[in-house]
Amino acid sequence: MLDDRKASILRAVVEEYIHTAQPVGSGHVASAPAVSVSSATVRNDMATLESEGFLAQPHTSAGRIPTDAGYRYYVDHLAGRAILDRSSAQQVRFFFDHTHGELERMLADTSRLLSGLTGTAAVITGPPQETAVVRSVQLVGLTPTLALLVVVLSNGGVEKATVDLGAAGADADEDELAAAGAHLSRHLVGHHLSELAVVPAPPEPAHERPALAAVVAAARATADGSDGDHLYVGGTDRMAGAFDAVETVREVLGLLEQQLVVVTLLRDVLDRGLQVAIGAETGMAPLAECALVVAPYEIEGEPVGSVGVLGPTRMDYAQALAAVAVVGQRLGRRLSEG
Amino acid sequence: MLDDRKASILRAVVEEYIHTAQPVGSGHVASAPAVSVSSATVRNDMATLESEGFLAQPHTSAGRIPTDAGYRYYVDHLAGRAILDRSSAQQVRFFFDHTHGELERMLADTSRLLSGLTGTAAVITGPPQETAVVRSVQLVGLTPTLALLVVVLSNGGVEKATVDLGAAGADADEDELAAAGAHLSRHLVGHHLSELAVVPAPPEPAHERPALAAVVAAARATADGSDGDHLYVGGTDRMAGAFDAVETVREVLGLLEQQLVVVTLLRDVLDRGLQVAIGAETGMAPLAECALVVAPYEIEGEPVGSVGVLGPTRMDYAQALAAVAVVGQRLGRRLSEG
DNA sequence: ATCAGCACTCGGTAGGCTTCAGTGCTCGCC
DNA sequence: GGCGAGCACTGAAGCCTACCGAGTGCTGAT
Repeated sequence: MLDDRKASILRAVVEEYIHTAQPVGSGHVASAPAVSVSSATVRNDMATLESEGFLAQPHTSAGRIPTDAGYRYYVDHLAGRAILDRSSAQQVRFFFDHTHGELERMLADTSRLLSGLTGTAAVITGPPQETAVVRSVQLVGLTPTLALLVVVLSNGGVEKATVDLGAAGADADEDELAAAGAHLSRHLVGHHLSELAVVPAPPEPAHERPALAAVVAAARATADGSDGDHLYVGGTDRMAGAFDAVETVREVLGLLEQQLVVVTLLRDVLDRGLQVAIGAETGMAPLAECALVVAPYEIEGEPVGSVGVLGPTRMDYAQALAAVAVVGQRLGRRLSEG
Repeated sequence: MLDDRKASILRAVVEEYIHTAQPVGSGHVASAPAVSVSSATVRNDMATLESEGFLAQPHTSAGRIPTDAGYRYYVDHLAGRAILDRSSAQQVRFFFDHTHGELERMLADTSRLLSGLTGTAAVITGPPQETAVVRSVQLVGLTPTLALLVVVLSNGGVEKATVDLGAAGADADEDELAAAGAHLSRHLVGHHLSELAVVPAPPEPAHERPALAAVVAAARATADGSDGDHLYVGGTDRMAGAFDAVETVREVLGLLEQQLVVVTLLRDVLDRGLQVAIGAETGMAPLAECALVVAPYEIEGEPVGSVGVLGPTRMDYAQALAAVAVVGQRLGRRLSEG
């Protein structure tokens, strides 16, 4: 725990650095209103803060830069609970009052909203299928050898899988499709999608009803090959200028394309009880210079997904926390009412 | 039309510049095997090529760089019909032999494949709903005041729309939902999705069957609010190093997030009968330094979408054309067989 | 027509110098 | 003993100069 003065100094350094992206010198800090000692004293304290690991010096005779630990202390103890500024709040309200259309579209738009609010990239994980319950199962023939299995979930999501009937040497007999659909329906409606994997084989011998068997097999195969939750990314363009090393930009963009990795990351961070993951805390090498600010969102009281902001470690944490909290809350409310 | 020697020189400049990203001098060109004259002669011809608009000089006493017109001439007359190299071809074959899962997933993966082949960003437009025919319409109740309209298309796509029954003050009577579904089904199955907009109002007076009316109204509203074709973008990370101005990178990334714009762009380019759009030819200011290489793909003989590659103007056009052609063809074939 | 030769141009790099922001330390003061 | 004025020191950044070299345009000989 830092004494008051050191805390003020750390805070001043972090906030100034977030603002200017330049190493902060003792002079600047001393002239901050919250600090009322001379620059010499500030220098002493900054040296201490450096030896304690909160600050770092790019080179002698340069100002100080916060380390990851410095940012961590800042968000834990110093960043005031910022409230979204007027115009942002209005923007959020306007967005959620006027957004419409299907879920995917809306989540993608929300990620762009969040990106606009914070000036960094934003990510949103969609409501996962796991918590949702199957509402309807339908089997639609597309071609004589191809059918589409469409599963509607209680959260408004739709999962689908193609079923190749030809592979089983089974013709798409209308009756059979209907029977297969009914069979799946019987075992799935009201259950979680994950139980697709354990739908029992049809009672009749496979050779009598080849299509039915094929469908069940295909359905099972799809269940675990399922690509899991979707990810919506907005504001990737903001990453372009965020780091001075192009290589870093490339790595971060590359990571953002691996949806599964990011979804896992968000879940991990929340599971660890964090709202903010800074640098190495993310556990991902390409994100060494990034910070992630996350908030879960709830549908009817159940946490079902998360909204997050991904930017350079020198980001406005207070604003990001506020934005993420508000957007998460409004998104949840919006989804709860449908 | 350029005479043989000038053409060889232009070709040498373009290929060298694509390779090194450095202005090409007369010396380099003269030492190319296809050019058997001295550097002085090359200089004369390069001066002519510059005055004709095919080359440009960043400054006196630097080599030449191709202009957009130079690239255009190159792709039209000089770029040999390259064939994909062995390992790439194998990679493509492997991919299409092993890819599986649902359409969206597969298209996203394909965009990444194409990006890997060419070293630039890749875009793929999904099969559009316009050409597809409705196979099935289903109305599923989610909550007492909310239903989901699910439309399955003949191309395996699924469109959905939420219908707020509460708004109409109508309760979701099972019967009514079924009736509404049947009504839509009757008018839509076998037709194009676009006709959703002109589904006739139900025969019975609205006050007797409020839900039915609400559904039809909602369906109509969705029809034109529909977000059109989807876009799959892969390899955005490749853009990071592609331009020296960060601002350009930002603009291009920003553009790639506007799916509708990109979809329109691809369609436009193909409509103009082009395979390649260079710089200003794209008609988009942020793409002034970009080139786009496109190929359509067909399902059962019908062109339904396009695959494209978006990179800096100094890209390997021959390779990009080959990659785009092969991937488009294989993708079409793969989708045709299901 | 082609090309060797030549004077010229101009961006890029290297070295040397200065400036300046910022530090650490010391020492006197309250 | 904590604080701050003073001071010597450090090292990056900016600036000037000179120089180099890649590359040009032109000329005149073949």
